Amino acid sequence: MSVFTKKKEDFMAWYLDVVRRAQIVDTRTEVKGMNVLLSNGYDIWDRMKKILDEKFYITGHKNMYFPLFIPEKFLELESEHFEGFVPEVAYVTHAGEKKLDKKFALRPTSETIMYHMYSQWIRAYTDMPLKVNQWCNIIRIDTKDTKPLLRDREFQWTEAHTCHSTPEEAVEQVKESMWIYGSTYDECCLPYLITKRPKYDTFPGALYSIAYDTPLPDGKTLQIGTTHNLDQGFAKVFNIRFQKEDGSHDHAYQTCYGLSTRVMAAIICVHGDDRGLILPPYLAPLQVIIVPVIFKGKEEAIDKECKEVLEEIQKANIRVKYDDSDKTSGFKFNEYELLGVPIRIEIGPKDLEKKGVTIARRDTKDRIFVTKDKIVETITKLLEEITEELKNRVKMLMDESMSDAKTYDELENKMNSKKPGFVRTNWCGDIACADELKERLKAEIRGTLYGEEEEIFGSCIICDEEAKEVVYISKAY
RNA sequence: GACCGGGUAGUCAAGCUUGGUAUGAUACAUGCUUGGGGUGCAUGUGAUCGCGAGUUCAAAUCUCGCCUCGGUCACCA
Repeated sequence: MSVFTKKKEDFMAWYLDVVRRAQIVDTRTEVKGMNVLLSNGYDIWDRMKKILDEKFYITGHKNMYFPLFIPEKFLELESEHFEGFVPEVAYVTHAGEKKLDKKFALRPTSETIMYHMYSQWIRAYTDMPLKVNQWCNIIRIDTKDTKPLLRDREFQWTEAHTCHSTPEEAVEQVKESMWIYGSTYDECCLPYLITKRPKYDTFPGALYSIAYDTPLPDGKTLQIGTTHNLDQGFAKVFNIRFQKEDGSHDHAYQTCYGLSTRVMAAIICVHGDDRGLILPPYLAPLQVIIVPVIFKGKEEAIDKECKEVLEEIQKANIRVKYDDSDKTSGFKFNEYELLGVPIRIEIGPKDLEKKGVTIARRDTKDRIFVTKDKIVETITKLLEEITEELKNRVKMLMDESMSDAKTYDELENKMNSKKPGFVRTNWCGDIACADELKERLKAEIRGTLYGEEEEIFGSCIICDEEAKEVVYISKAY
């Protein structure tokens, strides 16, 4: 059996190894960046959907589905938006051998087609707020450098698009989206920094963009979600007009936010270890696996005991399975650790004798013996403890990832170190400095801390002129 | 887009320089065995050697063209 690449030795090789071996994604499609999301991966995404759908529901979002084909003219309507996407849009130009009169874009994102409909749905302020969520796939042929889940040419995501009758309401919606995503990341034990992206890095057509970045163990950062305040830019182009209470007219104030299967990449990268995935209990499709440790002559007694324990745990509404396949117990231990199942219950002759079970937790690898009457109570508590443990680890990762730099030399040292993380520093606001930063250090300005004006503590890290804002710099995937 | 490296059973590799009937591990199937950290043994299944053309008595191997995957860089709103 081949040996895992060690996470500390070669992070990217480790990641690819885990994704392949845990059967999350199969990349052997012969189509670059368009992969099979296998059931192990799909189950995690499914849980993610359930968690988010619950939040969409309680905040009044409606789920809908819009077409994959977008008329080219829709994309062209918002020129800034169009130009931002041009290099990565895939087009359908033919039906069989016959060339189409008008070509269709395969959605790289759904603003245009959704807002075209919104303009027909919205007549008055009473039609708003309109909050629509869509689960779908999108296609962006933006790079040759694809990595399963981290950067694909086709991927699954959620995109929500809202319309409001006042700019204040749109700002509130931005905050609501931050709660929806933030609480989801919390439940997945993911660390994140929320920043307002610099003007030059704002979503094309938007007033401003908020992004969620998570630090990865290799010192780079990963954007795992974005929220955009679109103001009236798209509404004016797509003619989303409404009548106000006083009889006057205005264009809708819009927001949109999205999050993709890339979050799964973050979860794998942040929590995983040299044995494979470690899934946060709330997200884990399977929370407990029961593995029988069979010895000759005791097969039936052990099988019976496993089934009893299975039933008891199922009654407690815990996601549990009993693996009674013919594989050896050692094989199963390794297998379920690879898959990141938070808790494993081992039942063998010794356990039968002592009238209990052995419980192993995935995060710390600790094993304890508990008597039969304490099983459900123990695993319920353990699921909580594992969540806490993962949150503690993540807090450490976040703390380690944060540092300040006052001079360019300091910044350069950090960016060239093994773990650059987020470096907090000062910036004059000039895009030329941002370009130079990218050129020289291959690092990017992620943005300013959202909702908090930080005190400037030096001159611009690049040009040494007067700084206008405190920004966070990182190397990003 | 630039440069580099690959394509041989499901998977990973050897063979290629110096042409001569396809090699191993693993996986899979069957049986026995074993079982508290990827059991062991036996038997068996599985490859038009990426595609096309050329050279040759003979091509996985040499030549040319194409396709495709990967890596590094650029790009990534």
